[in-house]
Formats: sequence, C-alpha cells, structure tokens
Amino acid sequence: MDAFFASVELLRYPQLKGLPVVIGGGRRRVDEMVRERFSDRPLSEIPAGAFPLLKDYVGRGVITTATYPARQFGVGSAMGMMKAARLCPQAIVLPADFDEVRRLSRAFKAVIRDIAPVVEDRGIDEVYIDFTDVPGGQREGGRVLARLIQKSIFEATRLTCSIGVAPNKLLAKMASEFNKPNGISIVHEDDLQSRIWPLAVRKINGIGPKAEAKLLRLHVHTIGDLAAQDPEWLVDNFGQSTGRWMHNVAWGRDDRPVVTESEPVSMSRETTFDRDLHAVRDRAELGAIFTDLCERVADDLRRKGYVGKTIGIKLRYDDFRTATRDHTLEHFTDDAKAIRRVAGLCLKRVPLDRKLRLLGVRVGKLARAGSTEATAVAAPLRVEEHTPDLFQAG
DNA sequence: TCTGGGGTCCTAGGACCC
DNA sequence: TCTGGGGTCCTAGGACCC
Repeated sequence: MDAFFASVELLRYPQLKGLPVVIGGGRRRVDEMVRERFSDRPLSEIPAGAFPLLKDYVGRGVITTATYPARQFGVGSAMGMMKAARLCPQAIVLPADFDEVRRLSRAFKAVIRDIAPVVEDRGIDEVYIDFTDVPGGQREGGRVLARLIQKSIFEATRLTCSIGVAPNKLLAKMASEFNKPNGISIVHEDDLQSRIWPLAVRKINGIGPKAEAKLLRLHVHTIGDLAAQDPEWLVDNFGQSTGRWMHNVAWGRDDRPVVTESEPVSMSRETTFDRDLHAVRDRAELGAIFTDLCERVADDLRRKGYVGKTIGIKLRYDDFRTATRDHTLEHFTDDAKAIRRVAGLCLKRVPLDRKLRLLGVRVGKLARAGSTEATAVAAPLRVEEHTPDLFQAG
C-alpha cells in the first residue's frame, strides 16, 4: 500500500492532498484540538492551515509514514521527528489511527484473497500473492491480474498500491518499488542484468544497514558487484549461511514459497517513556508502567486465544543499549499476575544503574489456549508404565 | 531534544540427556 | 594416557522487516 498510514489520514482530510504530511510520534491525537476548534463543520472542511506542523512538534518518536510530497524533502519512515522537523518544518503532523489502519488493512487483504487466494501476510500494509494458479494470472506477464487487484482495492478503499510481478518473492519485492506510487512493474528472469544488477545492495530485502556497511567496506556497492563475487569469498566474509544466500539473491534466485498460514511465536508490549526514568527515584511510575504492560500482553494473549511459557523483559537504557532477560516456565499461562511475577524476577537479573528510556514485556513459546500442548501437564513417566521398545526388550 | 512498536529469525554458549 | 558424539532446550543479543 502506498504511504499507507498517511493515505488513511488523507481519506479523512482530503484537503491535505498534495501537501507534505507525516504520521508518527504522538501518543495522543494532536489533531483533536483542531477538530474541537472546527467542530461546527465536517472534517474535510477544516482549513489545511489549521493543522499542527512538524516545526512545532515536541517530544520523542519517529516518522511512521511520510506522504510523497514530504519525501521530496528527504523525510522518510523511521526517521526521528526532530531530524524530520529540520528537513521539512512545514510538514503537517498527524498521529496514526491504528484502528482505522487495521480496518483498511483487513479490507484490502480481503479484496486480494477474493481474487487470488494464495496470499502471504507481510505486516499491516504488504502481502505476497501467488499468481501461479489464478486463472488469467499469466496474461501479459501478470499485468492484467495486477491491474484488476489495484482497481478492486481502490474501489473498496479509495487507497492506491504498487504491485511488482516476478518469478519469485525476492524479485517481486524489488519490482514493487520500481513504479511507486500506484504503479505496476513486471520483472522477468532476463531483466536481472539490466534492472536488478544496477541497484544498491541495500535494495535486497534482508540486507540492512549493517550488512550494507560491511559490503561497502569490501567495495561491493551494487547487486551486480555482489553477483560478480566468488561464492567462497562471500562465505569467508559473511559465513556459510549468509554468504550463500547473498550469492543466490544477487543472481535473482529465491525458492521460498508463498506461505498462507503461520502461528505467532511471541507477543509483546513495550513503551518508550516521555522522559528517561530512574529505577529507584521513579520506582512508583516504573512499577505502574510495568504492571500495565503485563496486563496488556495478557489481554492480547486472551483476545487472540494463546498462552505462553517464556516470559521476558526488555529494557533500553538512556545510552540506547538494550538488555533482555527471560525465563521459561513449566506451564503455559495468559495470566497477567503470573506474567507480572515472572517478569519481576527477570527484572532482578538486569543492571539498573542507568536511567531507562524503554521497558517491554514479552511472552514467547506460544501455544493455542486449550490445545493439548497447552494443557498437558508434564508428569514423568513411571518406570513400570514404560513400554520397552524393540531395542530395550528383554 | 537524536533514534517507536510489534514482530521474526539467527547465532552462540552452556546445560542436560542418551 | 585419554577423555564421544549426537541431540534439544534455554538464554542473551543482534540484524532485519513493516
């Protein structure tokens, strides 16, 4: 989906179309004051000039999404709000409306599944779709089906998306970036040299800032450079697994299937404080936040029907270093008090000499509530109950 | 006044088991 | 004088993605 969170806000405030708008940062709806001030008219008639600007923004946080006009100024996802404010002070800031974003996410995915049922979820605004067995999925290299999906999503949501069609997920993901926003791009196997190799290695899904920096140090800049490297040399520098993977992706090879179903591995809640907190001096405040996080995780587990047996905490110090501790229980739980107790034990094992900026609680090793795995009580088998197998007999 | 929140997967050492 | 070889699970940290 194109600039998803921002586009969702533009549905509500169409008068902001064409303007630099960023979503992010706030814990509360900073446009509430504006809405109160103009409560006598519809949202779409609030003058654009009345909205809060990035230059007036105070506080912590990062940009979730920037509209394309804002991107012209170099503002983008994951950028700190303060830095963004220097680049584009006149941008309008709005908070994310998660409920509305989730609703529209479900809506666009439902539209796709109606047309092409083999869909892999890739977060709130992205999916992989397998065109292979969709009737007409091969027409014009997939362009006809891609157009139908685009049109159907727009009719259902008034939102635009960009689609890349290619022989595998790796190339499709890259192709989807070629023609944004509201674009379609078809990449064939033969296009590797001309369209993929000139790209920076960072464009590969799976090469992040660290791998990029190391590749640049080794004078590997483009995907073509990467493809030209001896696989053995890549293995020597990045290890067996990453080295081989890098070689394969540089040659456009990816055999991962489109996975339509998956079970969650963990659920967590975390929060960055408005100001850094001290474990001793701000004990009461931290304690309340800690308990609240445990209750929210427990609530998430219950709502989604899961229990977990590994309880963990995460904290981030004022110098941005992160520490985690976890503890695995004998039994599964979704109980806030139990989670709070174990998380409290974890907290005792971590240094608390620095101020904290973030606290998080995680539950892992999940099982479906009520499943045999979740309810089985681990009882050691008594010897006389043990039926010997072939090798033990006699 | 830098740097969110919710995830997955990988690595690596150590405990423990057969 | 020589001290295995598998395997799984747990824990901590980190890279990466949306």
